[in-house]
Amino acid sequence: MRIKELLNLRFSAAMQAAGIPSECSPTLALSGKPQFGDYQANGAMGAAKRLKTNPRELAAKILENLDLDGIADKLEIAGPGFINIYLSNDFLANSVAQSAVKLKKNANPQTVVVDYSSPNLAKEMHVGHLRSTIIGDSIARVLEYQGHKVVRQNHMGDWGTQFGMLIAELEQHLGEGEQAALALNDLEVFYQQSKKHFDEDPGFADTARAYVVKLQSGDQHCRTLWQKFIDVSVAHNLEIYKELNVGLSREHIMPESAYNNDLQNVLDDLTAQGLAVESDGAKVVFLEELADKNGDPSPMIIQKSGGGFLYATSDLAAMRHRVNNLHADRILYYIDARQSLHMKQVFTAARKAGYAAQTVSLEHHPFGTMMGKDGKPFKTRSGGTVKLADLLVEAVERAERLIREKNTDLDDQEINLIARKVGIGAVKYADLSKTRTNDYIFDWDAMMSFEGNTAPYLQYAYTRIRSIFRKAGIDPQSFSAEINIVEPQEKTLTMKLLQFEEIIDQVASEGYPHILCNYVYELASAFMSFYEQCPVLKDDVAKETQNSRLQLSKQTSETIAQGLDLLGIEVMEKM
RNA sequence: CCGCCCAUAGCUCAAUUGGAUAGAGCAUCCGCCUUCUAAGCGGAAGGUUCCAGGUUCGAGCCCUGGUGGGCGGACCA
Repeated sequence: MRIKELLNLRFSAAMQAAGIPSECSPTLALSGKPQFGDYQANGAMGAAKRLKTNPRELAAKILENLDLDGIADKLEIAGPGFINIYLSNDFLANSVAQSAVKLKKNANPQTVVVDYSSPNLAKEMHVGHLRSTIIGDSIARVLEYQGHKVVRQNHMGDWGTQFGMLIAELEQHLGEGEQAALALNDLEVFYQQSKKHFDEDPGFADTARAYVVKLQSGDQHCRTLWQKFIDVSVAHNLEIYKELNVGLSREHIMPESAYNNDLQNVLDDLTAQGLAVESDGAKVVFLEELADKNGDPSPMIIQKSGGGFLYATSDLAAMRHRVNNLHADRILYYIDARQSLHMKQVFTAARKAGYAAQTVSLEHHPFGTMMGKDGKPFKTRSGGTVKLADLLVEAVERAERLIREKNTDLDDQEINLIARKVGIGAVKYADLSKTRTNDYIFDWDAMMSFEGNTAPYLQYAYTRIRSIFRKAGIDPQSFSAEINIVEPQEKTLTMKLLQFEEIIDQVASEGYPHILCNYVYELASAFMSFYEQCPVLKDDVAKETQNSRLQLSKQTSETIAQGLDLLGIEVMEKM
């Protein structure tokens, strides 16, 4: 049930009947304050400007033609020409009774490719990979919920220049009789070692560079050593995904190396089309579309002067694959905002080369950088990156400590399970609840406070509802009753429940999970107020009232659980 | 030099995409547990939305010019 959509239809009809051109939108919005009703239509003012008439008179004319029988109790014109709408409690109660959170059947399902996580291999995942991984995952879940076909693509960086260096280092270790598994036990340390060698030993550096070329041209020895890194690295990443409750598995991995054999084809095609030209020994696509004020086109290098390919090349190859083989209607890229120019170049070149028709929507959904409390990019005290694995362990430990403080009647197994859901949920929510595009401050204490607008607050609201049903001995799944709105808290809660679908629509089209976070928080908050003010199981509560409140509680718990699930956060029965 | 992004309460963040009196959470202060889980609820206090202009019925949001910060810009990704 989308109330805004319903009101929009009714208002559009009324405006048309009042002789207002159809380009004028009713522009419906939730009212900010109770004295302005539940919803407000602000379109009369815009239309009046266009028709050069008095907005209040025009609003009156709209009301004359408006049919909201059975929907609104009261309509009023306020201020310069706002129309305030007071919805009827019966209408709200009936609407919410008909709405249920469940997977949608979509009449026009799209194939949506979601490119997310995409870490570089041969290094452990660090906090910088968190955003792409969990935001992308959430949007993938939302699109699936709406009935779209989602194709997750984990564009892992397994083919970069650094692999020459790593292979040379591994070869040296093996030559000294060390086992590969042991040498690669700590990828981070191994990477640092080889980097040091590369910087300090010119002979080693030459070997490393030669190995990159050999690897990419299919040399068997290099390929074998390279595979060892990939195996260790992928296993590590899959473990992190599992711990994070992220829906990425082996089948979604489509690494850079998978496009290796197509890179020359891309270059040849771009050259044949006259898009790629030689410049200073390299092959470059010059994009006039992205020229600066001086008229200088933006250069995108497709092939290095030494013959090597770059990430622009594999991104274009990936684009062709996604359009031609995966049949994407929409491709979403969850990639750091620092790569905005690169993405713009890839999109522009792909359009020009005909790799993506205008009917395919190409969307870079960027996100900001993770900062420390000092406002500078987030690092450990020693200046290194924070490993994602360490972060998650600490989150779970902190959650467990808190649970043991608060609760005594849970056994160890229950505590472990809850600590995992609470700790991981808190980390994810802290990230998901902030506007994607901005840089954000990573603050352990704020993230782990477990109070206020955090995942545990939402999980707690859920457990409170489950507890009510447990106490009443009622199975919520089979429970059903009429809702009767009496108290203001009941109305607020009902209104919130009815906004779920609109929120999901918005998140799906714009790719901002924080909108969903805000919604679930407001819903949980509305429930907490309801919980304090509207007793359910007390002795003096009439049976009918009790059933109505149980129904409201039931639907709230379902909506919270569904909302959290779309964020990739789990709920539990007790905490 | 060129380009992109950001600036909102002491701190961390919102603001339904141009709507009415800018909202939450932390932190501070005051109340509420013999009653469905106090990881909670109610209340108080906290603002020149970086600055200066402009557009209009209306601007945190749009335009122009500044200030301060972040990030990109041929051979890493």
